Amino acid sequence: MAQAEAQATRSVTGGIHGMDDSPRGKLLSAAARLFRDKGFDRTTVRDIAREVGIQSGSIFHHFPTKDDILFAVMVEVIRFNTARLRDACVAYPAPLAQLEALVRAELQSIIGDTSEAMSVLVYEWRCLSEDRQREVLALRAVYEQIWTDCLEALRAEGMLEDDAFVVRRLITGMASWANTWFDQHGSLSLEALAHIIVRRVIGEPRDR
Amino acid sequence: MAQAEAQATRSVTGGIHGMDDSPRGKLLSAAARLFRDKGFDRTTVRDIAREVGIQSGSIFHHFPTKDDILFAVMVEVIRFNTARLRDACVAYPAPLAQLEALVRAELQSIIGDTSEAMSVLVYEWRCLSEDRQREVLALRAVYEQIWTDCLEALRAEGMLEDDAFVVRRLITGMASWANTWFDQHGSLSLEALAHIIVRRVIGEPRDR
DNA sequence: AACGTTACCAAGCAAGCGCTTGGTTTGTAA
DNA sequence: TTACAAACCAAGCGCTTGCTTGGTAACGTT
Repeated sequence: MAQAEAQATRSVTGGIHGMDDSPRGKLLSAAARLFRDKGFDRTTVRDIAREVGIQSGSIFHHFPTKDDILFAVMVEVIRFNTARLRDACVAYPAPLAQLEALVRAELQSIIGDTSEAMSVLVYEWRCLSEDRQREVLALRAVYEQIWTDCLEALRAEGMLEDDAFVVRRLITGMASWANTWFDQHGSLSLEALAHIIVRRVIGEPRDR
Repeated sequence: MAQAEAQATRSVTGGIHGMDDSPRGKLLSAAARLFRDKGFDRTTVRDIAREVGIQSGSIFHHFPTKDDILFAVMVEVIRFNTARLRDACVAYPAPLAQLEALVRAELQSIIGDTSEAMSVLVYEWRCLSEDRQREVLALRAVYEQIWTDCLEALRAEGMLEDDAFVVRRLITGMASWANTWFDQHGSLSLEALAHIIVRRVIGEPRDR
């Protein structure tokens, strides 16, 4: 396993840049967990404040509005996981190995160290203003380009029949749904699940 | 295609029992669409009332609370789609054909006639009280049993290697995520997508 | 014609919400 | 010791929310 992967397995909220133990970082971590558990709308600024042990009004010394907290959570997590995806690409240049590395990386994002913030990204999408949806979408485009490049490389080698975009969306579905059922301490490991998913994409191992 | 499938393609909100043009049915249809578009919490009873052309207070002549509207939407859609799944089973008894019929039926639920209510079922799950989550879960167990039976039958015939529960969850992910990208009027048909998904499950056609 | 049920309106209440305000504490560096 | 910014508190404002209340119109049944 590459060092980037091993490192990312370490903590719970992950080493997301900007989610350190500064006041702002603690607010973001608490908010991410509350947003995942109760949803953005059902989480009050009083909830977040109570979680970090300050008064509700004091939050607005760190963030102008509640919406900005949600936005910050999403930007931080997407930046962090884009970097992780890029690391996986560098560590595994060969298309097939790269595919498996990307699947592992995405699973790590969704059910591993950044699972809370990732759930927020998926489920609280509508709570963002349209302007900010566009901003996050732009960041997501960078993330998706890495996937597209990998899948097109596989197609060029004749290892993928179906349309790359459709396949990518099937992978997204399988991976992101895993956050509803995967048990971190269960009998199925993240690596085993990644392997199962990869086999769904490229079929039975032929030329390995 | 079996008659049940062709019939289900007809309307937009579907022929869901209890979503007719009675006052209650019109409220449920409007609520389902609003809940999907804005989320349960961001949808006010005033929004729903405006949609059907009555005063906000009049809603509570038909439903005791706002939560009851959400619950009703979910129960109606899950009952309707369980019936559709069962119809598919009856129409296609052979395991492989049945698998494809089940995938088609589930896609029809998610991106076809009941897509609005299905989105609500997936995305507004947390807005239900725990008691009612249990009730809906019980209905969902019936739905899932149909899937399990089919996949176990495939395993018994040696057409499925991996664990049936894991495979079912991968299918759920691929299918439910389709509601975020599938274009009803695009070049990829529902049947074609179903076929692609089926091939992800049982691999290349060998003994057909 | 009288009745009862269903469907609705107009008005508003109590609670909770995001956020503001003016002032106080805490840490850091000159 | 003084100076200053960052971090926070206590109180509460204005608005929206789900829901209640008391009453009215429409309509089928006897």
